[in-house]
Amino acid sequence: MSNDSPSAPAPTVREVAQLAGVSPMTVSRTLSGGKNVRAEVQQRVLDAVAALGYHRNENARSIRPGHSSGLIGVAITNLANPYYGQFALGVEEVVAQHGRRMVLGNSGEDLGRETQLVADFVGRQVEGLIVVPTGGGAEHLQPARLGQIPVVLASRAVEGLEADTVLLDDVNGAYEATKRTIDAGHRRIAFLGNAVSVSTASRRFDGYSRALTEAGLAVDPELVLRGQQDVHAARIAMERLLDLADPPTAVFSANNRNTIGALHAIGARQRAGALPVTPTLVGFDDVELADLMQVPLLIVSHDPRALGAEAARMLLERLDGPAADSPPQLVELPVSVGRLPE
Amino acid sequence: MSNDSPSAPAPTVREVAQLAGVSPMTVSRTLSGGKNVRAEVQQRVLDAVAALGYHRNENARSIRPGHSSGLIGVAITNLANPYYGQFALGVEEVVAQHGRRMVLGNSGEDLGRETQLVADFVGRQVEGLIVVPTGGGAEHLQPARLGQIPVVLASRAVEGLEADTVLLDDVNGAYEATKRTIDAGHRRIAFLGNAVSVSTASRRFDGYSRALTEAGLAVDPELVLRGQQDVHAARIAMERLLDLADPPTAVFSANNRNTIGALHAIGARQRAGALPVTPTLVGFDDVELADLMQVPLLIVSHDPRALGAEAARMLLERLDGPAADSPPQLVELPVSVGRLPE
DNA sequence: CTGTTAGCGCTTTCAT
DNA sequence: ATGAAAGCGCTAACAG
Repeated sequence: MSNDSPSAPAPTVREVAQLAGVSPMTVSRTLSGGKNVRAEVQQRVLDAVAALGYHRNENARSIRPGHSSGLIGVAITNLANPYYGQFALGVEEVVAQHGRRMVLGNSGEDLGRETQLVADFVGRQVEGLIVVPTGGGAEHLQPARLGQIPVVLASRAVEGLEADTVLLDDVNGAYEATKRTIDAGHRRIAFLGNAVSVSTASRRFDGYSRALTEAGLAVDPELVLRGQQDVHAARIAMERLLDLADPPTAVFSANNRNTIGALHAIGARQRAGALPVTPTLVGFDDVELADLMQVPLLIVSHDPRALGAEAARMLLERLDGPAADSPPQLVELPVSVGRLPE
Repeated sequence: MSNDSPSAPAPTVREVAQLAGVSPMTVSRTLSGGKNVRAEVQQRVLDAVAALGYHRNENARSIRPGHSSGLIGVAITNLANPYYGQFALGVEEVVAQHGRRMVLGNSGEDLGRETQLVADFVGRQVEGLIVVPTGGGAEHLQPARLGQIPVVLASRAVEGLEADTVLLDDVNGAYEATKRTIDAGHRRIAFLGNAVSVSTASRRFDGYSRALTEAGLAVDPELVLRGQQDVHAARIAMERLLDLADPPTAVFSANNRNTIGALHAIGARQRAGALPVTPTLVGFDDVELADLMQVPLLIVSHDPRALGAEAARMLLERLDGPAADSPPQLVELPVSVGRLPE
């Protein structure tokens, strides 16, 4: 049906116009709603469009002043983590509802890649950015570097950067969960966390240690293991805790990677019959199937998809909203702290 | 430092040129490597770039003939499924290595949304498309509609569409796993699957039923439950199986959503002490933590990230490779069938 | 209702 | 080594 040569360039308005026997303007008008074009002519144009497989070049449209690309740049740290998949979905849905599309890049917790991604996004004329910052640097996100492009930081804050930010209520979530664990009688409560430079990790540690301190308990350095960024490292850390002469009776885990690693360590020992007392696990982030484990569990749960949606909403507010240049906002989404099994 | 008014348009080459006291061409040359520009002049240009926070407009660049957008359009069905998060990561990594960026859309298993996404991507001048098709329609992906833009179908095939496709070795994986289950002595083996229109689901069903037939076993319609697209539906389906007068001793689950739902159903009964015999679960797709369940489990595992990477590689082969117009390829990635616990 | 002109930001080509 | 012109695909603005 189409007589294209193997790699013909995409057809343009001009070719459509020629085939339809009209001027490019008439094609353009037809494609933008058809105001001021006779129905009959419109039909001819549409036929030509179909015959050539023509698609309007959005990039060419967007270079004209006052027009924007309709792209939102999203940089996240680890798409392999289901948490961020859900997050990205929340962003995508909201953004799509507002006629935008998401360009997604994965930084892999690497500041250099994040910097590249942001620069690339800006060059692509994205209308706005949503960044889950790796932490450890803020220059690449400074307004001066970004021109007029608004940024929303999600999940993690960045010190020294004034920008819209959506976080979870990390401190209170961790505090409340730890408090409930203490109330249940635990005194030796360990902490497993990801990189200290990650703001969620330190906020959750703050909540944890505040609860301990308020209860008159010391934060025992022997029980605090931080820096595990993946499941494997977390598992090893948990094994170290289990190997202590006086192991903790409960473990607070600052994110789902650490929770899963800990569950693996516990599960392996259970199977080997090498675990006299199963520690209670208190973890931030939902984990599929965790509730079915043979481990007393308390989850601080929340909805990453809602977090993504909220970040997108804040960004769109800057883009489309009336007070596009109000001071930066900080939103903390609530978390829900479960109950310990009896 | 920057004296931008609240919503000044992004600076252009001309403004940089003016500030540096040169012509736009010199700016352009400097930014493209600096060939034929005096070092001293280059420095002046770079200073001006920094001072203005200038970023070259990629969209403007890409409208010129012979230049492409550097964007790859990716449409997946369900980003909330960790499987597709990993898949997207595989695509992103390979694509980024080749200087491209990924525009990601979620179809939510809806053909209409998928069609919109594809049309939008084409309008955005993506260089290529990677689609996990919802199934149920192929017109929007026909070459005529896409102009010259290559597509790679991933994970699922589409009938009546000639295009590069990467699948898993669904049939053999399901066959082998079912066979091993039969060899272990099982005779009543149920099937839980997602929508019949999804090609993976039917391919896996084919493997399952072939193994049964070869062993002289009938496919019992009572034991075949298909169409569960999410965890909740899968759980309910599994409960129905458990409630049968003569429940299956093993269940083949065609994807991770069904496996997780089944595990929930089983786990709940176990806790309630209402499960005389725990059925063996045979599931396609890896599931985090599944190996820690108190359920005899056989997983047909594979790497969704590798699947994404392979799809990206096939696409880039079309774009950059020498034989860009060879006939469509079909690749089936191997899966690994585990062993049943003794 | 339809066409012509001009110009968006950038760079290739052709001077100088 | 640098600049001027011209044009990529598209559509406001202005004819007619």
